[in-house]
Amino acid sequence: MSQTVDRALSILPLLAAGPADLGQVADRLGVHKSTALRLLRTLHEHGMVYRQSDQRYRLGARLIALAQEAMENLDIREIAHPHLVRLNEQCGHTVHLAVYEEDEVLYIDKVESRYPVRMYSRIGKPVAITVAAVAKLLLADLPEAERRALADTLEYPLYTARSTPNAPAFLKELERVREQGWATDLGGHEESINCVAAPVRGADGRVVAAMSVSAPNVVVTTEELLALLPLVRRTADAISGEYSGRTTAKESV
Amino acid sequence: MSQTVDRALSILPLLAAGPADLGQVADRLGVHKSTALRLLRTLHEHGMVYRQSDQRYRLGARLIALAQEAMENLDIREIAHPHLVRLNEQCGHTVHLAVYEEDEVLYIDKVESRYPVRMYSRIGKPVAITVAAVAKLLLADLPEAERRALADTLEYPLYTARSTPNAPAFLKELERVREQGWATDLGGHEESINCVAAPVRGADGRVVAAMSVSAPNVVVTTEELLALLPLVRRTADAISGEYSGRTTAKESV
DNA sequence: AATGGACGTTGCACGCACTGCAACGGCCCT
DNA sequence: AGGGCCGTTGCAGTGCGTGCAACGTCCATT
Repeated sequence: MSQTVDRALSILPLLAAGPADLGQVADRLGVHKSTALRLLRTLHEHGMVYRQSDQRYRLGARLIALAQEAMENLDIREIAHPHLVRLNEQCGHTVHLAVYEEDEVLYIDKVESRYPVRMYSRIGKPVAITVAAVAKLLLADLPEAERRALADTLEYPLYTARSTPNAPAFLKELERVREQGWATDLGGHEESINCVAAPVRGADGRVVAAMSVSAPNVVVTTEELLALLPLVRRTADAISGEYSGRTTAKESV
Repeated sequence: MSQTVDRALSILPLLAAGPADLGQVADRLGVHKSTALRLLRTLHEHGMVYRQSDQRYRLGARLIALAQEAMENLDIREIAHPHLVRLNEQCGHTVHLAVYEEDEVLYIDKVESRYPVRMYSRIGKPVAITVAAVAKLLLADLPEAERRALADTLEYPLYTARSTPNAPAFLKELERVREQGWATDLGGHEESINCVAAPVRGADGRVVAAMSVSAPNVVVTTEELLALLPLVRRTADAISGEYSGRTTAKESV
């Protein structure tokens, strides 16, 4: 809508890939160098980009700090965190919390496994939306039209032989997840990693977040992991209750 | 420099404090509602802000993802991480890595303590610049003029009785840190928490990052923590060597 | 030492894109 | 049914962003 702002913001993902100099930025934006310079200067004043010693630009500290603040202000995160920790203490595995936002699902909290073998993930990272158990729960709750539209725009990378292959299979899986109220990812992202997940619901019943327990199958078998499902669901329900104001932290202990 | 972009970027810290509706944003910016709307729309298109169900705006997922990517691309972080992990394995305490950027010092990596008692900190969070051991190291290396100018602009909150009280005391402390080549924070931020820190230097000898070990004094005494100093310095030197290309990862093991 | 090229920076005139205004429409509350 | 609040849209004026060209600096080349 606003050309200037649009151009300025387009610089950010461009720099996220790695540092770039003025000429490169101008070229990629398709504008004159002087224009790019002014945009970069404005971004710089706000700390969004940083000019390193070789004069090239990269993303700045304020951006990181802002993202930090944004995450801390997600109240669902604050409420859920102690529950995630407790679940981790009970089962020992990696626990994730994720939300859906504008065609993406991203992790907003994580408690690391107590076992030496850990899975790679990072808070803020968009998840593999077509296979992750938490993604299935979040997408399954979208209005049908939106769900179908989204499924069509997605790509379906075959991380493993068990990855969701295409849109119809995905929609079918979402339907199943929607009915049973929980989801799994059995080696769909990484061959050796299994997850079980349950939804966190707001006062109106809509799914506002999803949490999962993940473990490599060298540590626990699929059956053992599935046996944790009741515990995972109880935890998710406890978070739901607290989030929607039905219960307090003390009650749900 | 660019009015439009300047206004748009000013919206972000405003939303970081918490969700706001169109009218609030327009007021805070001092512009007409329609102007604010267009700026917000542009930010929205880029995923920088998100419109929640009550129509209020808050910071968006792309911002978090960008910050994420920015951090992963900091090469110092990548190089240092295994060293931080190893140091944590050796001493068991919380290990931090921090960099200086534009009047701020922020944590860019962290390995959690193995002890149950942990300190509160978070990657991406700006540190208490006037008391943190890592901040002292990073600021002590600035050119004198810049250092003095910065010291004057800072505020000196008295977190505890041992916090740095004012600019002269801070500059004196920085001078000391600069000469001895390491730094401490003994209860200056939180009464019960002590830290020792050492600098990571680039090929030209300038300090590019700083790392610290933190522990509550209920776990280890100040003396015991200070006894870790040689280990911390060795680790920092190993990172320096690898970062400046003098050694490789294998050599420094 | 001189020359050329690449890159960042600046001042300026043009004209487009951003701005503020006013009017509309939906929603909630009285 | 009416009034107030808030988000949204179309429009006209002009402030502001744009591209151009020229300059300065640094580095590599001869």
